[in-house]
Amino acid sequence: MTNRGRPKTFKNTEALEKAMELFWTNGYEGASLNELIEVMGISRQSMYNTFGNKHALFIKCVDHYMNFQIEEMSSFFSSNGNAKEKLTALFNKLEGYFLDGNTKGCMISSVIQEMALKDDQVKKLLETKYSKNFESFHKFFQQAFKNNEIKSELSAAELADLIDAMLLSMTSLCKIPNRENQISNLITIFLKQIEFES
Amino acid sequence: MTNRGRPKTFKNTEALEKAMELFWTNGYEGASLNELIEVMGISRQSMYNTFGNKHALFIKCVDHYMNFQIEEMSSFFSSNGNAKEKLTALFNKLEGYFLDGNTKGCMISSVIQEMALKDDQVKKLLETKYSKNFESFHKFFQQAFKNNEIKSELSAAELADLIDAMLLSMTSLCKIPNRENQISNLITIFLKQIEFES
DNA sequence: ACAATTATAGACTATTTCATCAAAAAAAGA
DNA sequence: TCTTTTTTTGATGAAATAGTCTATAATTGT
Repeated sequence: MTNRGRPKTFKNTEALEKAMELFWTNGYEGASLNELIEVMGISRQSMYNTFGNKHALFIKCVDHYMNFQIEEMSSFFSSNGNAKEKLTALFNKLEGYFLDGNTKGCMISSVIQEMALKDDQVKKLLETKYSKNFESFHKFFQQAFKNNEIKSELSAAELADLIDAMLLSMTSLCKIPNRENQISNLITIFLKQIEFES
Repeated sequence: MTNRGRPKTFKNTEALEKAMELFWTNGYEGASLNELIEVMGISRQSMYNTFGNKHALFIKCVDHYMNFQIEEMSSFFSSNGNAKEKLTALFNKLEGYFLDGNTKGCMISSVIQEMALKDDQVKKLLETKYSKNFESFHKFFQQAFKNNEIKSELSAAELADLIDAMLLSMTSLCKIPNRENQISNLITIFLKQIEFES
């Protein structure tokens, strides 16, 4: 049908991911269109043709980031191993990421702070993202209780709320100087909430 | 010595606090100089005379906000009552603030996300603020243990790290639609970590 | 009264912002 | 080949940006 016209010199997803990284480090207001098309390696007009405008591009970046994160998280839960192994694998990954001196933090957290209160599209994305977050944690702990892999004073729902809050706090702590210990301690504290059956 | 010259038509602190509120809701990049002087109720030139430039004004606002928060927190700890009463008073205040549908969130959290990685002055302010945060929580729990007001599986340092992380996560959660329950649950979960002696 | 000092008001500047337009380039289909 | 379709290129526009300059206003000290 429609293979006509001058072929594109770039791939949409690659350009989107480059833009995403700039929004990630600089924020929405902090990333100018000139900088964006610079790192995307495409022309101004190509950007408008492909993504609409700066705000539409931003929304697509946020969505892309969220989907990536959701996939990454579900890969931990669908991996082989018992609850303890899955959790420690997750925490190892998180420590590696947040305690790396060059961490960029979490794009979602910066989006929350900059845009959540004034952008309805962002609001919707955040709402579904965090309800999914809770559901996947919740199911994981429910399953672990059911399989007698864990015991806890806290319910599955409470463990889900807690771990989610822990991760959220780490996305701030990792940007503050000298809070590395606190990040490690939080993991220890969370694990103290759970008794693993061997 | 120097009472000479045309008198100012505004008070520095009042103008500063107006600017602070705009930075609080709009962020550093998001608050333009025109908007700033508009809400401050002073002229462009007066702003430059009094505060230096936009960035210097911002740093002064962040500092002011932090000092206000530190005072507010220490007022809880120096109040009358036992550990349980002090903590529940604090949590009541926090719930009232974060669960208010019109909350503006926490300026420090938005500063962390927008500026912490690229502004050395912000870095320093954050570092001292969060070491003070930890110290005041730490002392509070140490004292409570010493007075036999509380028991816990967690140490004073761990309780301090935990409550600080809880508050940090709440400053994000309060901006996400439909996370009110999680905020309340976090308070419940934290209180479950402590056994109060009657 | 008058000089010295400080603050205000508003015009001005150079740069950057997001966005659009028009023309040329590169492909496919007939 | 030549029309149609799509992308790229570079110029351009209007508005907003942070910051400066100059003239005027309002006060104190002598």
